[in-house]
Amino acid sequence: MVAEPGQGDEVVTTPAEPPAVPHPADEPAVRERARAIPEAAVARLAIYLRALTELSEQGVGTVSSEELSIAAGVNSAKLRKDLSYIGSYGTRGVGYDVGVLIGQVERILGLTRNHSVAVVGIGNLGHALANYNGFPGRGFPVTALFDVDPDLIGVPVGGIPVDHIDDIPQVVADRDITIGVIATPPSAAQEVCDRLVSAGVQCILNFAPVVLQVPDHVEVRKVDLAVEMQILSFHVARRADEGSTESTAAGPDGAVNGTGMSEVDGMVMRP
Amino acid sequence: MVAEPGQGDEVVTTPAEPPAVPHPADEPAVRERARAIPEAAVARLAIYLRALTELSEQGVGTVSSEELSIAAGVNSAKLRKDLSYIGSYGTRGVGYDVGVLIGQVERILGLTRNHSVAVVGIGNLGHALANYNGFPGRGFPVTALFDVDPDLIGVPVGGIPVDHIDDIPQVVADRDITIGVIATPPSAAQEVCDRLVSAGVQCILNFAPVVLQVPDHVEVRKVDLAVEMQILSFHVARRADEGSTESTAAGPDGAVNGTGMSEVDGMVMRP
DNA sequence: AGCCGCTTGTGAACGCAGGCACAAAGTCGC
DNA sequence: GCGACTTTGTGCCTGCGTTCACAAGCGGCT
Repeated sequence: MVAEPGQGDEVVTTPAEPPAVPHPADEPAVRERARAIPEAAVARLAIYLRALTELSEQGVGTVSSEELSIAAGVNSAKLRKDLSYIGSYGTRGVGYDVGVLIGQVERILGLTRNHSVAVVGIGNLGHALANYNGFPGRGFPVTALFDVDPDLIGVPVGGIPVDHIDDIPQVVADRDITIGVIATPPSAAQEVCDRLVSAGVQCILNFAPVVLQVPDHVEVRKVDLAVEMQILSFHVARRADEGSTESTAAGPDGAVNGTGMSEVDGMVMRP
Repeated sequence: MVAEPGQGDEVVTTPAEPPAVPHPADEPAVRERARAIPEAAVARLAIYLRALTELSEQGVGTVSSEELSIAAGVNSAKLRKDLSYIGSYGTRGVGYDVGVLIGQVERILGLTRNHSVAVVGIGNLGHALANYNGFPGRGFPVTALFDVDPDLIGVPVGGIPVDHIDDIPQVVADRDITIGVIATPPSAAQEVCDRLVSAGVQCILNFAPVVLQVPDHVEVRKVDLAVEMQILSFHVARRADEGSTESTAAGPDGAVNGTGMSEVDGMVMRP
């Protein structure tokens, strides 16, 4: 994260990071607690949640930090620390109750309510996104699609009719859209972004390879395939340089690679 | 960075398992320089490259760190430091020559050669990816598609015929695939990953929401739409808490028990 | 030529995140 | 009921990445 970064943020989030209050206002639990969760930890909480859901479906009722950390591919100490950010829901000597933990993580991640999603730009990607009717992890129903192409307007994609981007303000308000996904060509991205923001959308997932300019109160996350590919390319090149010592010996060592290496902008990577 | 007096290869402090390089290797400045580039900086280099390319197309010949940093949405000091990792190609008092810098960044990112890409899983996302014939930023031609569905085998998508995943070893070797993209349902991801790795692919871009287990020499980057959405959701929730103290309280729509884990997530750009 | 202003490159401080190790806290067995 | 064992929660240290601030270097102007 995208890593990140993740990270690094990410590589991308809001440019200006409000450095929070120098003096912790006493202990207003609710707000401070939520604010205190590091971005990287939030990303991992989502991973834990997936692992927990899987365990739950398998009928597992209790899980230790060690087990869960393996499933999530992280260090167990890190996992415990991450969980401690949201409270103390474990039982020493036993572990965590899967059901309880799922509930708490969902609460923190704001998954107790649905977040309607609008996808702008119904090209290849937009099409693919619209067809994820279930959308990953449920709780994020796509309820609106936008484009500028007259041929697309009115045509339903994945069961949802495409509206013209001029209708963004009204549709966003009507359907209570909280998340906007930009899947347009780069040239249109900023324009679309501005329209979404004007319509009241405060969270944007941007697939276009542009750095969006947004007000401070808007949260942007960026997914950039070109960057991902180039990072991989970098590692290929780096590897090629190392050709001298210890060549391609390394057989399929399926063993546990205990190295918890790098991590970027929210996107985990395992060398 | 480390002005190591003696080449102390020995473990210095913690007796645990140092994730350091197994073999001390030498310290050839040239190679070490590449290795010394922080992961986060690599991600940004890709962003800079895009901004530089844009400038170049506009006929701009020289750019200052200040200008470029604005275009890339980062701090100018950070940009200069990032660029310093790859060498000193700027001219004090003037700035950077756009053409030269593009060349150097491309060199570091290994973009002087083409990287053939294979996409596994021709569902919604795989389809979208395959149709990016140009693929983002070019230099990453998709030359192979794989799936298990007999109805898809042989059918060309985006000009490339789909092969059965049993053919991975041969096709990967024949077409010199260096990057594998996993766009399968989560249940198949690890299996596909193993096959790619066995076939010699060392870089994988994973769109499936699973933590892949791979040998140390394989580089994996993960793009997880569900995680991205949940992070955004978190920020919505945090924001809501800041205004009014609203506790859990079920949302308006109870949303029937969602379907089980949905599919993969997808993403790209330039639809 | 010499000065001046601009921009790079980087040393150093700072802050945050990661990992270790241990005390606290609970369970299980006897 | 008590001790031994298990596992959580966290203080502390370490290392990385970001930011600041400034000296060094280069071009242009006089």
